Amino acid sequence: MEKKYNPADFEERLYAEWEQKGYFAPAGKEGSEAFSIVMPPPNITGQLHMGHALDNTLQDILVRYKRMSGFDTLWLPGTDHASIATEAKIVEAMRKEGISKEDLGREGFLERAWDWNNTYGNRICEQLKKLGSSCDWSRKRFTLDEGCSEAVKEVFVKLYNDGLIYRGNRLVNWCTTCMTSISDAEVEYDDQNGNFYHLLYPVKETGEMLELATTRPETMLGDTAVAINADDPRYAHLHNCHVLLPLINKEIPIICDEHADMTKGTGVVKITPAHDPNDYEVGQRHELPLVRVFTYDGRMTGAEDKAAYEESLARGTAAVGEPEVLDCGKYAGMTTAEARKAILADLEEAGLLKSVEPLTHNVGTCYRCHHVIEPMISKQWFVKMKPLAEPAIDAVKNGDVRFVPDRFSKNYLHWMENIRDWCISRQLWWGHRIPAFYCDDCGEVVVTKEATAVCPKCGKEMRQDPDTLDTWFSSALWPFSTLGWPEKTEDLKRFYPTNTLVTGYDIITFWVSRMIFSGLAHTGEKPFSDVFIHGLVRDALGRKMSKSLGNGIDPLEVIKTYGADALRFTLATGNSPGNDMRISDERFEASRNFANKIWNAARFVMMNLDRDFDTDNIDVEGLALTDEDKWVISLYNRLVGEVRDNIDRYELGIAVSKLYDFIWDIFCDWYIELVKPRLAEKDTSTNLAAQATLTYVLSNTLKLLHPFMPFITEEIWLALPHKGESIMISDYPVVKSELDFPSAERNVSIMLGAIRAIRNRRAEMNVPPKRSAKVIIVSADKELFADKEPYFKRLASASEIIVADKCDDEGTVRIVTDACEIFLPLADIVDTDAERARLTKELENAENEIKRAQGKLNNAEFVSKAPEKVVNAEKEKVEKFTALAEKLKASIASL
RNA sequence: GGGGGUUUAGCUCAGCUGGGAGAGCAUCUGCCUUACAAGCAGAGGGUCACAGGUUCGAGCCCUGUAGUCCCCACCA
Repeated sequence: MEKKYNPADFEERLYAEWEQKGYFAPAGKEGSEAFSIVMPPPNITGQLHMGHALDNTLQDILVRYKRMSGFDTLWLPGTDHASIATEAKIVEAMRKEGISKEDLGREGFLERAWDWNNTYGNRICEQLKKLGSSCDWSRKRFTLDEGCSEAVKEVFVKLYNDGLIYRGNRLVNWCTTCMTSISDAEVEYDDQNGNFYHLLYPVKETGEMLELATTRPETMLGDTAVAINADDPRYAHLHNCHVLLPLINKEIPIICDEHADMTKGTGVVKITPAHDPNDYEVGQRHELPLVRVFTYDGRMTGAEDKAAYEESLARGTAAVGEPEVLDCGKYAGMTTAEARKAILADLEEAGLLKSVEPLTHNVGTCYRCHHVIEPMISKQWFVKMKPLAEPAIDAVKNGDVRFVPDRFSKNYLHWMENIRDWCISRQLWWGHRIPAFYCDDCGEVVVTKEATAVCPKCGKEMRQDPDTLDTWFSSALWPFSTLGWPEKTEDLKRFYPTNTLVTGYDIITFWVSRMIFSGLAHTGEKPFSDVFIHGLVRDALGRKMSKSLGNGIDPLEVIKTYGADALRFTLATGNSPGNDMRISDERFEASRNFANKIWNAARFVMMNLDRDFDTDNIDVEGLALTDEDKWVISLYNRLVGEVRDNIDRYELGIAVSKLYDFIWDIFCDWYIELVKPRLAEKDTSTNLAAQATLTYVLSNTLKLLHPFMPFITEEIWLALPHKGESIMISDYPVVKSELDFPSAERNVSIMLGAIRAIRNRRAEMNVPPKRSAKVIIVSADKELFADKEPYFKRLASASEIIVADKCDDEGTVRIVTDACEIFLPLADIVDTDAERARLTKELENAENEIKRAQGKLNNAEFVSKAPEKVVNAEKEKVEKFTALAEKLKASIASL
């Protein structure tokens, strides 16, 4: 092994070997149980960021653990075509070259998009490899590949035939920048500063002015009514009257609707059914006409738009529910923002703008481009959600699908129980094209998996719907489409349903919920049993990492500087399920230091090895194991149980911090220091026992740690005596009852206590480490200290150890513990008064402890109600401190 | 408006089903003790946000309050 820990020397080499040897593929051992995880597919536009790094680290830990535990393990990777994000990127790139989508045409554009995928789609996979992800690349899938596309068509046709997919004119969320509809889930609400504009609409019948307020005055040209509440006494006289819509002087009715809230504002609401979700509902109830005043690219409609609409009316191709289009006259062609200004100016001039009141309000924005969403009437495809949601709700309620932590099931259920129909069509080219065909002659619609269709009525070649499906429509099928569904493949049989889905809480509604209902609806089975939710990775100041803030820490840079193991360790440690975490360079450095510690410990062990060992077992009977050996083995054995238990419960952060403590504190700082004297011996039975213990404990601790830090553990494990080709396909350690050594644990912990106490005193008294001193130990348990001289010499600056019945020497430093009294003859620096003061203080402490424990024991309720274990612990405490107090008293008296 | 997270050492966070609060970093002291100065040995530092309650016993359970963050709905 190299002297210096340098992860770059071996991380890539090891990964290449693992992959080349096929360790990532399921081993398919006879009789083994399957374990599977499908990777949340990263977008092909993406670069590896900390979110991916966290998500995949957690998955890799679970997968490596299960694989080593004997499961037939599959971790299936892949990428997502990310329709809207990718298309936006490509369009942007084209814009810089001065070309538009239309210039290229659909075919040309798609060619370009596939080029993009070929260039960049693989990039993130290569980056995942640097992280150490042990996924089976031979099974890698892409949401737009043939198999996944087949699944998409299958599902679409099935849902259509079951009446669960329909097409219709509805009010949808429209992004005027992306030029497509988006689903409710894709709308993000932002607090923005705006104004409340109070307008005056004249009443035709009475001539009075009706005051109402709006935040979006530019929609007023599309008003088709004004609503009041039927019970509102202020406006009782206006029932069945009309107002004249200002600026265009159009007569529209005053209607009574519950939507008008008497307690808000003036109690009067303008109704724009074509551009507002609530107004749309009102319009439906009152059969109001729909008037569209915005174009799909966010401008005011004009004469041409109106003409186009009228032409389609005349041709009979205007669909039911399609809004009529207004020629906005002087406002035509203005952007909505320009129109707002112009309309307000005109209203003001007419004296119809009563007041303007600033307010902040939530504005819907597009989750991709963050531009304001305009609600628009548009003909789109929808999935009817209620029937699909029901089984998906039950599956979580009855525990078939379990969220970890459980609180996220509330989020999920709330969303599912209030779900609305899902708008799935997108006005994009990059994606799964909707498998619906229309007859331009008779309007017939055919939905089919075939690539072309002929009209069953008039025999004419049909035209395929130009739109594509929401990206999440294909992601929803990911757990089974990737395994070959709808074919009944071997993989599907073996690995579906999958076991665990690992993802962030931010996409529970987008993705997790849709996978659950899709799995249940199409395969009849849940897609996974556990949903392991993690939080977001934030910067040192707690801010979300983002490109615009420039505060993103690039995981690839971290890998370069500190190594993939350090990155993984940082992400795994201190991360508790569902909670956000902050990371910073200091933490990566600390992790790297830990790796370095392991590296050096391993170097030390190897320097002292002069033979081979079977690291699967340690010969407890045959070796001359000392208490110290048994102590570390016993602690290791307990660690095995705890780590397994923690991982099984998804407490990965706890598991890894226990490993950290054991390796650094127990193994390195104590055990290695303890065995050094024995390692200096040659060919003794105790030297052999030390070598065997070092090798056994180190090798198996590396196995325990391997899922968290795969590279360094492999590199060291291969250099140690070992059986098999790789640590990653070795057996994960199990608890062995024969490795429990309670009395050795007790003996060693007493000795360590004594060593600590001596160090402590010496440090307090500023005794230089080089100045060694005789150590006189007075203890009832002489046996215990009989052969410990080397340890005290090495670790407590002892020149020699004398185990005695008593010590009457003058001028000694006295250390009193419950197990022994220790005397250090340091006459020249001992201050008797100070010693007395210190011992007296310790006596006080001991007496307080006794008082407190005794107080508990005197409480009859405590004794009768507390568990026996706890009561006994208190009794032991009394005994312990009583003994200590006695010794302290004697010690003080003898000064 | 509804729901949830969070509040523990100077900083960042652990603390598993209630039984005397821990780590990393930072600070202070002393060490180049040949595996490791990316290290070793020590030390200081906490009314576990606040107020009640349950309990023999509360950082942990219940109620309320406050700060902070997030989700959902809605704001004409």
